[in-house]
Amino acid sequence: MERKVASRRRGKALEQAILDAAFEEFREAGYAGFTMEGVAKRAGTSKPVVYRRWPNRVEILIACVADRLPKAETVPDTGSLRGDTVALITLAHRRMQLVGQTAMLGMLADVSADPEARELLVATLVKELTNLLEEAVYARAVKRGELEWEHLTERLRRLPIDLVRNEFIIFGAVSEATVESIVDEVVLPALRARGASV
Amino acid sequence: MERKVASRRRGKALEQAILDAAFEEFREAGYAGFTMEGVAKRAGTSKPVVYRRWPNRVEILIACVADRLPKAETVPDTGSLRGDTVALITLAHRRMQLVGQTAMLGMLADVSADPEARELLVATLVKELTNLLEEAVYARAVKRGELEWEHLTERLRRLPIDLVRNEFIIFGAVSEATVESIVDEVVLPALRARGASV
DNA sequence: GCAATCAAGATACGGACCGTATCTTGCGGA
DNA sequence: TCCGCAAGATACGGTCCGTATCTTGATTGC
Repeated sequence: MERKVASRRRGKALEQAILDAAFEEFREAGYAGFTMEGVAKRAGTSKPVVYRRWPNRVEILIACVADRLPKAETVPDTGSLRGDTVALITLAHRRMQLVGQTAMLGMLADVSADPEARELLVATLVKELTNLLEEAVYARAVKRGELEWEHLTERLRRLPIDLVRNEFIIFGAVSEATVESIVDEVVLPALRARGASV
Repeated sequence: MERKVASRRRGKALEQAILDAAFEEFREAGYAGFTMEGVAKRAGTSKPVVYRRWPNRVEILIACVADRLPKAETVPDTGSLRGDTVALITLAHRRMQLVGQTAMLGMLADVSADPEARELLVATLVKELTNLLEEAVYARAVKRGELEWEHLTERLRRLPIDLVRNEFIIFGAVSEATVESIVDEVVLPALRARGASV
């Protein structure tokens, strides 16, 4: 918001200031009120400076959200596939809440016509979750003997994340009871049908 | 597009002309290019006339899509819960395709902050599908003895539609193989776990 | 320590579209 | 036939887009 005189920022410092301003702007104004003009003004700089770094609002929004995302999260080993799955879904939900329902939908909409931006969004918001599910939750279950990796299908490998994403997109929040119903009524039965003993 | 001289339309005729223009505009210009100005011009009328009927672009878009939606669809009785479920998901997918991925996301985004518009969208695009699932597919399965109604949970009653919606929102299309994997790898196993014999 | 260079930052532009107000004019009902 | 109402045309202030232009501060190489 400030920025009146004195030193002229450059490089990383400037970039970080813009990302911070973008995130605050997003939090306060929401997705609809998130404009390049607003970001520039709040960062105490001007539109061209912002445009030199990000070509449109989706990309800077993705960038500033990614910047706020906890790095290198892990899923705790709860000792059972069920517990781990609940933990992963909860973690996924926390991440989605950081973005918010409206923004998530807006970003998806903006991105759905642009393969490049789409790729960026998926890499930022989806890939890490999928990796966590496969490399932590499912891999541990295989080690425990609860599950055989070869029995998993593409669909089952995505299922928990698909379900929590759907829930978040439609309702904007996912209660603990919802998480449990996803796991107990859908995910575990589907895995059992593929030979899992959970 | 036309509309040059002569008769001045009123009431239903005018409304229908605007809805038709809106749908064509939407098909040609896409969601991003769908503007009130464009609709008015294509309908050969002016913005105030459009605004008198619909307060914003989401509402007129919902209205013109609803206007094009097949009325009173039914799910064929294929003789088995599996077949009926596949049929319902396919039907749901056809409906979603009429709207298109980008528009679906855009509408969801526009609507996610406005409870009133949200209700309208849900009533238009979701409620009928849910009814079909419950009143045709599941009810028939209960009659056949494949399923007991009391064993169904809220989650299971929504599951097929949730999964196809998620698939459509993320990928924009749902292949036949995808439909079958949803049914065979997730829905049926989940129902079996609740005592279904399918 | 100085000059050349390069990006920051300010400003302004044309353009699109928003949503609303105002006005006139044709249509339909009484 | 005339009255009233809504259709339709037009214009407005406003916001934001994305870009071009210009000045000026900071950095870097000498």
